[in-house]
Amino acid sequence: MRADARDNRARIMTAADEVFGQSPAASTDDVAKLAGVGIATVFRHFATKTELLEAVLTLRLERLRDRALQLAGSADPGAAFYEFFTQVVSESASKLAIAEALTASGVAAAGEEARAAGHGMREAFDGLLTAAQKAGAVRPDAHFPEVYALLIGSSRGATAARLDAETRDRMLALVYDGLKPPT
Amino acid sequence: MRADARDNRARIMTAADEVFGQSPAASTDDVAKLAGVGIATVFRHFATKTELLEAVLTLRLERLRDRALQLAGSADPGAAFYEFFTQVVSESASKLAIAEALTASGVAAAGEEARAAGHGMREAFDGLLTAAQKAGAVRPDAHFPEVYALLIGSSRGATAARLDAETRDRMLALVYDGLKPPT
Amino acid sequence: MRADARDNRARIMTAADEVFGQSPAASTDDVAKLAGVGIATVFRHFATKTELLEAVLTLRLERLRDRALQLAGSADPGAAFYEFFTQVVSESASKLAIAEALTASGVAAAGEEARAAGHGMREAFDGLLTAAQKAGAVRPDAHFPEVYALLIGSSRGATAARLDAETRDRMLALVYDGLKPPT
Amino acid sequence: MRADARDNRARIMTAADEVFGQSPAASTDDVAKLAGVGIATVFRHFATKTELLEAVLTLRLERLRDRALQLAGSADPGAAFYEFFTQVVSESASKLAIAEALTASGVAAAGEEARAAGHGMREAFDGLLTAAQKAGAVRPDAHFPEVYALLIGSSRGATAARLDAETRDRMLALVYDGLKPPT
DNA sequence: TATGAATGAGGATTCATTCAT
DNA sequence: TATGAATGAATCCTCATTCAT
Repeated sequence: MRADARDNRARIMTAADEVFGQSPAASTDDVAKLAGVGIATVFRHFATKTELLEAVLTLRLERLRDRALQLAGSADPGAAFYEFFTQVVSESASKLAIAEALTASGVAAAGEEARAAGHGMREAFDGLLTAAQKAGAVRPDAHFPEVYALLIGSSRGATAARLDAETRDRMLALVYDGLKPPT
Repeated sequence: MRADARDNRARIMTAADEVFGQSPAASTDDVAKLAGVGIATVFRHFATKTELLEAVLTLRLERLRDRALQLAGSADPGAAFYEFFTQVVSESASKLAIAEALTASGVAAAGEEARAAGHGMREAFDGLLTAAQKAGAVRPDAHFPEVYALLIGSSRGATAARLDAETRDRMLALVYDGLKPPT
Repeated sequence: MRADARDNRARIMTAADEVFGQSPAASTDDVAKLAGVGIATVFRHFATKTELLEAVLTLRLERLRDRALQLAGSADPGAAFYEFFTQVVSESASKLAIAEALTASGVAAAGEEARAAGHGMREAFDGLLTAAQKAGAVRPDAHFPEVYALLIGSSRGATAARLDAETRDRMLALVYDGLKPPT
Repeated sequence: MRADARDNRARIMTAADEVFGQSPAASTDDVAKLAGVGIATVFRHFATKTELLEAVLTLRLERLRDRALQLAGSADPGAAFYEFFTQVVSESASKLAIAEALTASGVAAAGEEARAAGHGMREAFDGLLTAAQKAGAVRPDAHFPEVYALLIGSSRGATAARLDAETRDRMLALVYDGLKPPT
């Protein structure tokens, strides 16, 4: 029974990620249908729709944090930083959810868990940033808040404007030029 | 009655700008209440909610275009470009509506009028960009699409993250560093 | 001024006849538009929508009465009776309003005027019937109520079923066969 | 819950039959109230108001067809035909819905199911007619379309004029005289 | 425990009718 | 007087959430 329940919970979260990622106004019923469970099952696992949304958000943020932590072990901190930045923005362009996750991560709202996940993700990104600065790949006078704002902005911009890959890359080239240390 | 009606229409649009600017999911009734009119009056002026949203959007875009055109006459094209960019981002931070307007302006959706207004606004911004490039204030190899994407991204980022003024300015400083011609 | 008002009143009634004849659920505004007047003008002439509907109904009934009275002077009472019957049914097939008018004419509802008009119309039809019976063209044991019911039924049936002309005529042939005196 | 749901569905249809039978313009809420369920329950069972109306219509038509089929087995085809005709008209006089069902059965509109039900009902009635003609109880030169038109008309007439039983019967006597074979 | 059913509050939209010019 | 604007009540329909099986 435990196994079944855990399975269902996972299926629901996957479905929610998919559904809300495409249209944030989707109904809980859509999630249930995609997950192949009854709607009551969704509400058994997540007491309110908000709770479900937060769970999805938390998952997203944890994945981003994990990726950042992975890259933190890289031999080339500069490359690691820019690769993470690029990956996040690229995926956001097709996955609305990521851009929204980034946004929510810093905002007061969100439940306890999501806030913690956001904190963890930002810390991991901060780690990438600091290492890149130490390695001379990012200007040392850039502070975390504005760099994180730039990450959010680039993601949201790419998402909102449905940029094609080329334009997105050229936009990022401009951003990176602003981030690199002056010669 | 013409006068009254025009008055009401203006009041409704102001209210809609305010209401939808804060929460795009707001109800038409909220708009009516803030405007101090009955809900049917809103629907008399705007046949559907979509039409109302488009009208607000159009107004926003036209205002931005006008500001861009004003600045286009400036003696210092570089200053004009950056001032416009800064103003847009600054206002977006407090007015969700502007960021969304910018987004929609480039997206296929939106009605005829809104699309036209978006086109006009982008053209005016393109004018500022070209002039600034000619004046040597913006690197010549930056094309309009990515610069516009940067404008949208910065706006959305500032809005979404609810940046304080200082952080926002530092973020813009990074962006502008990326835009300036290499020495 | 009187002339203008009378003119408007006539235009409104014509429009209402047309509009409600095609779709009884039509709005007062549709009537105003077709009449080429403002909606307030409609309500100045007819205090409520019901009043307007009754006026249209009354007009219809008066016209039918007039036609019956005209035919009453005919040299061949049998032909007169059947011609009237046929005309009413034929027109009903294309003018929903006539069938409804006939219905309402016998029903308790309707205002004073409409009731009076209905009474007048039924009397005129009764006159045609009696004369036709005296002339031996309609069986003498048929009383007015059932014959009138047959008129209403034929009209409504033709209207409701959107009968083509041929079927309608064959249906009427059956009805007339039932009405004719047994040989 | 299946049992409960089926129960509710039945209650809703009964209520709808009653409510719409008395006033086709009634609101869905009226149906819900009479059925003793919330309005959302009505919409759970019937996605749109139109669907509900069609379901009621279909039920009516199926009942009429069943009655016709029952009578088709009768030993006296003539009596069967006239009994069916009389029953339909009699009930229509008090149940608006039946007359409307008959009407709609032949009209292009209506959904798939209702159309099928209408077809079945007309076929069953056609069977009664043919048998009665073979038995010499109905004139052989009367075709189905006009006889069906007569059925509709008689029903609608009886309904619309709210005929008392006696007048209705005398009206039917006239109709039947037209239908009987000439001696 | 999982399910599908039930529910009421809320949202967009229409319409008869009343006001202000 | 004729007009177009304003209005709130009513209507259809959706959705998050709760119940009963």
